[in-house]
Amino acid sequence: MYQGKEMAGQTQNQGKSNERRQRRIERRRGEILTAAARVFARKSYANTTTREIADEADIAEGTLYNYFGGKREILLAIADESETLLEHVLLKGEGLQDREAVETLFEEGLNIFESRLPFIRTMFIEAWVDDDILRDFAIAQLGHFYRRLELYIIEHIDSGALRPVDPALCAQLALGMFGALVIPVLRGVAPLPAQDKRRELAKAVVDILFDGIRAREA
Amino acid sequence: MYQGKEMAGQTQNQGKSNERRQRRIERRRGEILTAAARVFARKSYANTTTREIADEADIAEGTLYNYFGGKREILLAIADESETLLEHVLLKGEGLQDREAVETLFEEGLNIFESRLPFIRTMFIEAWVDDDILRDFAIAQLGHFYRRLELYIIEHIDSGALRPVDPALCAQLALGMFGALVIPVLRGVAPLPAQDKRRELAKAVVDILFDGIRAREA
Amino acid sequence: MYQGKEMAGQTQNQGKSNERRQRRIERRRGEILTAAARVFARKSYANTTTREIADEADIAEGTLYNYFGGKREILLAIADESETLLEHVLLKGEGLQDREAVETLFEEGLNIFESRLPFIRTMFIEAWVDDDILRDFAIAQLGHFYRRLELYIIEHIDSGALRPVDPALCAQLALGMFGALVIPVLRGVAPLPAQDKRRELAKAVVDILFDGIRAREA
Amino acid sequence: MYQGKEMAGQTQNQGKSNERRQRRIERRRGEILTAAARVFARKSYANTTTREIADEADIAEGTLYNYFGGKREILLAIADESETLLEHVLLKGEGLQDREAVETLFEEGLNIFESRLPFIRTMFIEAWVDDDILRDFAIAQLGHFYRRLELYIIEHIDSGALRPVDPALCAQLALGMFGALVIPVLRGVAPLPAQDKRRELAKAVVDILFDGIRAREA
DNA sequence: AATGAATGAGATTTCATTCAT
DNA sequence: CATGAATGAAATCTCATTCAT
Repeated sequence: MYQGKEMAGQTQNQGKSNERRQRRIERRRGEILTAAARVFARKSYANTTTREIADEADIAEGTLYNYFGGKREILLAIADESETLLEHVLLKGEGLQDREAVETLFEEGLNIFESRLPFIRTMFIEAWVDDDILRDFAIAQLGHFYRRLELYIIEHIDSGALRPVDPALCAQLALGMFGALVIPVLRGVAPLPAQDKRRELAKAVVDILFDGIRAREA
Repeated sequence: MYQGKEMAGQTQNQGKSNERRQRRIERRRGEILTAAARVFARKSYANTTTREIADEADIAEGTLYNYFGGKREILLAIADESETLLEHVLLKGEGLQDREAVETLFEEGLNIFESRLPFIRTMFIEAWVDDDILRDFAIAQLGHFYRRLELYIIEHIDSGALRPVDPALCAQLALGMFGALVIPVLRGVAPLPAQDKRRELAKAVVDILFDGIRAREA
Repeated sequence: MYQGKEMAGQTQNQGKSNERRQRRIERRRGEILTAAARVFARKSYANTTTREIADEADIAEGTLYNYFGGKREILLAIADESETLLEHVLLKGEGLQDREAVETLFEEGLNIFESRLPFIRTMFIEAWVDDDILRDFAIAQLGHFYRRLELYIIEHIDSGALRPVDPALCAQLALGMFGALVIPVLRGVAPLPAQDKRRELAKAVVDILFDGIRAREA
Repeated sequence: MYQGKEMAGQTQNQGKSNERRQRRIERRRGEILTAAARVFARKSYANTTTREIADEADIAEGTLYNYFGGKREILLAIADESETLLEHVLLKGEGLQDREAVETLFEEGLNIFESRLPFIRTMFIEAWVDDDILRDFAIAQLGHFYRRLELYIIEHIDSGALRPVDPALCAQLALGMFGALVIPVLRGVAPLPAQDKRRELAKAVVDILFDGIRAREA
């Protein structure tokens, strides 16, 4: 990651102001990243000019280069930022003991998704084209999530709560179900379900995932 | 759509050679589109130069403009080409009478997907960024498919074969399941299941969709 | 001037058919020049494509190159064509004996101008930019005319019919008067005076030229 | 018209430096326009490349686009520049009371013409081909001049100083006389009369205009 | 640090000319 | 000869990056 030009010819005797300086730099970097993610989300990385990023961040174009090595590095920094994205989700569903935990996972997934929509949209679009982003975002994030799901399934098959389905396939399909909900939102062709409808939606999804759609004989 | 060079001021006495000319033009247009789709699939529309398209099609850059009005028109022509894409799938599953038909649908979906991978990948990537492509491809193609699924579900709920789930949600989730299988392939991070494994895979997916993953009490 | 590819490997024993061939070639050259002059007049040489010339002449682009060495040569050929343009005018006013002859000159100038408007417009536009055209057209044509006018003035000053004005200046001004009438027409911002108004107009102009605009004391 | 980079998000506390910046931008725009007019005057708009303009202005090609939206906009800006061209001439002849005023008009016309030759030549050439330029330049400028002349003639016919000639025709012819003097200069085939010969020339022209060329009986 | 004008490499597009049919 | 598809040089324009202020 680009470190700015810090420490260039500075005596180290000013810890205080130096800290403040560091904070200011970090703050500014964050502002730029947020601005960039907004623009990238609207127009995609390739269709965004550094000019537009600078305008959105309300700074001069040249200033970008004091904080980042170039346009691409801004993108990569965004990818880094989102690295801890799903930690929250996983924490909320910690334990994943039962059906309710899976519902919570879905619901929290929607919540976190909403709060970071521009970031996620940017990553999602670029991951199709950019191998670094694919690695940093899709594999790191989704892969983590996927492995957790798989683990959960294996455990509950062992415990007899779930049928002996293929855990890998099953985790993949469950992710696909979540994707079916959020991809239209990412693309802007569907609104995110309202906050108070999310639990209900999560229940309906988990219901289908757990019990299937076939009618049972009485 | 670009119509090629219009046939202005032609005596009509050469139907034959004129036909042949038309065929030659169509063939060449097709070659360019195939080449372009390959490159777009690799690098996305925005990251592809007309130079690269021309190289891939093994023609001079200028020649592109004898067949298409510009780079964007090539993209739109690809979108048009893929318009009848899913017709085949739907035909194969015609009737969709029972569980087996849904398996066939999944399987055929994978087959058609394989045969048109560069086209589909191109469309999929661009639909994120380009509203025309979104309309022409995603909504036209997936929407069609989606409505068919929904209809099928409604019918079978009525007939008592399926539980009274929300048909719209259910169709969406089923699409998501299919997406979970093909999206990694589209992105190139997973291989397409071998031809002779596809039926098996389709069965497993449909099994989960129909019967869920929960273990039943004896 | 470009001579085509004639006489290439031909025995000379077919005078007849050879003559016919020559006539056909000349005819076709003329058609192309007329067509080209029309397009040049509309869009100027630089803004006209060989495609447009070919379309206007209703032949293929490549065919142009059987008759002319290139685009520029077509322009030069047009310039040549118009070489004999003003001969007619001068003949009509032959002698230029008196005031009436000058009127005839003006009137005939308008007539010839009308009949060759695309040629003249083309030449006029290009002469501003192209030194060859300037030489072939403006200097050859206008210069000729100018010298005749000057000669006439000198003669009539000698004979006492005209005041002892500067003949060169006077010829130049008379040309300017004619220009004032036709330049707006050339540019398409004024219509050419109707045929039956031209004599009248010529009289009015010559009246001012000869008698000035100052009122005379009684 | 292109406004340069808009001043977005600027704290207003730097009126000074902002003004200086504005002036620098204006100066640079002017330099580019002058350079462009020189090249256009030599080669015409259509035959001039942005490369040549940049070279003449001694800047990089890309820099042009920091000041103008494109090549055409440079042309239009030149047209705007020359908008107030003839105001000066008209002011000098203000009143136009008598024959001497008309001489002044001619003389001043030559002076202003000399000082803005590249601009005028550019406009004159393009007006033949470009309707916007025709409107902005020829009609706005010459039209203005023409109407003033006409008015003058009408007034003096009323006052009895001039014969009852057709004022419109007469104004047109007078313009043509001026054109006869300057068009060869515009084209570069004749030098502009030396400063100290201009009054004399103007007198000679006005003499012919007012008194005609016919000898009077004693 | 912040600025934003300057840069130039590279992208898209046009079009006169060639040449195989 | 006629054709018109192919060509590629050259034109216009964009934009990430640099650097003097």
